[in-house]
Amino acid sequence: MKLQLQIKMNEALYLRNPEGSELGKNIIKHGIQLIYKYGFEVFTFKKLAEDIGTTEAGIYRYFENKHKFLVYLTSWYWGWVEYQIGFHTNNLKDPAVKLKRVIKLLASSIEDDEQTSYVNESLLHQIVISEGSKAYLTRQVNEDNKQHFFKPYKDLCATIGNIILECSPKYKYPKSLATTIIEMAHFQNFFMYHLPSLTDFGKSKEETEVIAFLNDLVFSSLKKIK
Amino acid sequence: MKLQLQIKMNEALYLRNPEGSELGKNIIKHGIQLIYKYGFEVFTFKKLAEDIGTTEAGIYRYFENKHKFLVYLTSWYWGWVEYQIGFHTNNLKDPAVKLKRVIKLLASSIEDDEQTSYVNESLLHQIVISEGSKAYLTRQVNEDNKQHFFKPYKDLCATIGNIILECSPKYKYPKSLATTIIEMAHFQNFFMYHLPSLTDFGKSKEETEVIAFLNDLVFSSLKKIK
DNA sequence: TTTTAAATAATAGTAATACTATTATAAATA
DNA sequence: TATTTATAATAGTATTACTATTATTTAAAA
Repeated sequence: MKLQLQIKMNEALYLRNPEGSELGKNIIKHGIQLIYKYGFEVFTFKKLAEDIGTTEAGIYRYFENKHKFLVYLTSWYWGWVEYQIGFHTNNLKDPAVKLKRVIKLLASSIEDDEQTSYVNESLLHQIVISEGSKAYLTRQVNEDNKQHFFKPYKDLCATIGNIILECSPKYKYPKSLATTIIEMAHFQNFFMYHLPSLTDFGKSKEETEVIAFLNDLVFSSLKKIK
Repeated sequence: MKLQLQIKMNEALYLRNPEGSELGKNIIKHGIQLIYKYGFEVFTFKKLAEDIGTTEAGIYRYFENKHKFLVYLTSWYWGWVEYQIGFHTNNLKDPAVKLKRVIKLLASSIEDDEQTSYVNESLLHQIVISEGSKAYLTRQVNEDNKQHFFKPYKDLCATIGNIILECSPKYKYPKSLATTIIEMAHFQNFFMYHLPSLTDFGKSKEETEVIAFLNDLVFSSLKKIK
């Protein structure tokens, strides 16, 4: 029997828990596939309904709108990343080694995780790179934030910030450096593939180079005050 | 008589040059105001037409669609920033002083520039912070890029990358560090105001702190190999 | 000057999107 | 068995993002 990994989700993100029914799981599974295929702007609940073989109203029973669906997916992703970080840094003593591990996890593409049957993490990772910031770059950020929609992202930022402080207790910008790592792991990847002249890895297109850049950036800041 | 500053724009971004008529200038002026007011998603050409006192088709004679209008505005902004950087670093010899000046320019809010009558740079700066990345985080990036829509952003990145190399000729990631500065100057500002716990400046909300963080980040990377 | 053509503007449409409201059907409980 | 309750399907609507057609003005040619 397989172990099922469950990410705890904010209930205000959905009308009906998609993890509680076959249709719900299909919405997530095919939703990820279609956003990956079309991009978030061109993706619609109608296309999703047709893809699954249900009606538009069927989707609306689970998610109030497209935006909340995106926030749901990105939240799930950040929760999953947090879990991965916990798992992969569990036995590590040296905080610098831990931090390097975190950077690698954030900047590497991902194999589909068998523990989560209806979520393709590999596609979701790509979606978060291209669409993730659209979850908060909206006019409703403040209201969404009041409902704690961005808690998983904040938790991750806090976790990474704490590892940074373990490395250099006197460093003054742990949280800002954490968001810099998170966002740049994704942006440099996006630029590398789509606007290569904005990076120094346009030729090789190697994730390892993004990782090297981030390591250099982060440990230059931390080493001098260690 | 006033000097008029003109930013050279990619002609593929518009159907008819908006700088060449009163209606065109009004589209830019009121477009900036309305995107600032509503956010890009809620902003429509119909609202813009009503605001100006023309018809929807009137706008479509100038811009093919909303997306190209956003790309136009962000291009204009990056061109203007490039001009500002040239202007403010003109007489500076020391590249480190130059780079500090650039960081300050990117991370500071802006006063409206009198040289450009129909563009409110202060509002446009806020728009680029919240909406700027939506110009390239789309499914059409590759085609848009082929038409050189992102040249002003790339030019700016190259300019900053060169200043970085002046500081430290052996630094390996000048372009990636440049995009990190540009993006983080904006993201840290957005987070500071909307998701403050993602930064270390949530309490004070001081732009000077963002600047200090970026200076620390950049010069830590550069100093050690100077 | 008159005619003609080219450019510009206004009007009226349309397909698609993002929903909502209503009605129908099935399952669970009294 | 009757009756809530939950779920699903159908049909609708306002708005969006455009396009096509017609009208008007301006400019150039005859």
